[in-house]
Amino acid sequence: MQTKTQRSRPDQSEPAAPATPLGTRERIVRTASRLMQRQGYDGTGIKQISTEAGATLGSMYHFFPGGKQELAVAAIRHGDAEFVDILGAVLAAEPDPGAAIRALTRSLAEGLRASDWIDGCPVTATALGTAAGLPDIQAAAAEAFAHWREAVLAKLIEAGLAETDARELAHTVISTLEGAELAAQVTRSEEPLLLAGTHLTRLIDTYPRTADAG
Amino acid sequence: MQTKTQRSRPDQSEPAAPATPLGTRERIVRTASRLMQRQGYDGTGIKQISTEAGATLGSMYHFFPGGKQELAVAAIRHGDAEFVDILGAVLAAEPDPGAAIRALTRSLAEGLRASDWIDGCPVTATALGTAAGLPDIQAAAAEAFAHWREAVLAKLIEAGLAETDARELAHTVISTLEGAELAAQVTRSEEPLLLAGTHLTRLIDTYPRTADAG
DNA sequence: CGCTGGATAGAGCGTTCATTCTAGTCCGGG
DNA sequence: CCCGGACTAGAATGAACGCTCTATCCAGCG
Repeated sequence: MQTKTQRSRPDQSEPAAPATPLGTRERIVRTASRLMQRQGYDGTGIKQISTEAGATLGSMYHFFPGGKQELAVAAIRHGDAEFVDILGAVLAAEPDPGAAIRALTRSLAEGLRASDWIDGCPVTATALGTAAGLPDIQAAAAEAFAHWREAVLAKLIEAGLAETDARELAHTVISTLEGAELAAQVTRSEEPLLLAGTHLTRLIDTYPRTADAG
Repeated sequence: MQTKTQRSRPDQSEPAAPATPLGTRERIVRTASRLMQRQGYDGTGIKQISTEAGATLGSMYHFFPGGKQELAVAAIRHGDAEFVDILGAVLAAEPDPGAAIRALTRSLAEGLRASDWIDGCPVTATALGTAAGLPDIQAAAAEAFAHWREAVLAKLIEAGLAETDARELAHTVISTLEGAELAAQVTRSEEPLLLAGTHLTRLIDTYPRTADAG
């Protein structure tokens, strides 16, 4: 007998039919995004995606003639847009940028714990193993980072920070969130994320603000 | 014909014979660590490791009867120890912890650029796609993070920070470095790392220190 | 000399991979 | 009623996967 390498998959029994029945293409993209977020690019097979999405191989290559690479790019863009929405919502709910970012880390920590530490950043896992070799995927990931940075930048400027300060801070805010989510995932603890929130707030508060903050 | 997914591999012609000829086991571990750092766990095959290490399949399973998983754990531990050395050396070269961490980010940025942005964190890529399913690998990665945090913690305490402050800061320093390295890799730019260095220094400088700093 | 056991060597196992291919189904417009 | 394109369906393909297996080599020792 052959001792096959097996990896326990949290086979969450999928909800049979969502409220609005999604189109096949949309179902494929969402499934691909979720699976690659958890298992990475190389760890996720086309067959697995098609099965879990309830689509057939024919459909996969009908909608994504570019194959796995094109599918991965779509998955990253989906994760990108999804997180832009979260980012926008959470940042808008708090006027002070520091408080908003702390709320964001709390939200991320909750989500991570709720998924038993498997749903990390939707872009990182997909992009990491392939960064050097698959330029389309790397470019899509870079765009995602840029979008998120812009959301943070807007919040900091709105709060009255100088443009240069805000632009530089936005970089570090995203880097730190990314790294803290990673650390939280690996150590299976909310601590890295919560501390990142506290420290980022403290850092932001060292910068001067103009009076015309909304 | 079949358009196989091909990923350009930077086939650096390996130095034929190092000064001290390494044992087979050591050669396997180093090769595995380097390859998994670049391609991740799933993206790296046993055959590829054996070929590039100049070992045969028989040797692979002779030294690592636990198969790919055991090999990955050894690779992570190798990367862990390697980075502990770098961390220790760079931190020791500068008395001020902020300056030391800025030097570290410069060093990391250099290394990343020198490798054409493919040699990121030696632990992240291996651990990411597998965190949920392969507990041994996840545990080894968590230990690596803990070791690095301890090195930073020691430096901060040595500089006179309060223990609680230092412990919390060490978390965020590692998170931010990790995230900045990731961002730098994905965006192919040194900027995230250099900004992280600047901001971490600024953050550390907001904490009080006792006078007895060495 | 023969024995022993660590190390090397690689053919071959069954499985899974990404992809291609041919057919078949569905459905609105003429 | 039929046509054409969008979409579904899944068998087939060759390569690569992790791993097992038997065989060989060789240093150390009686």
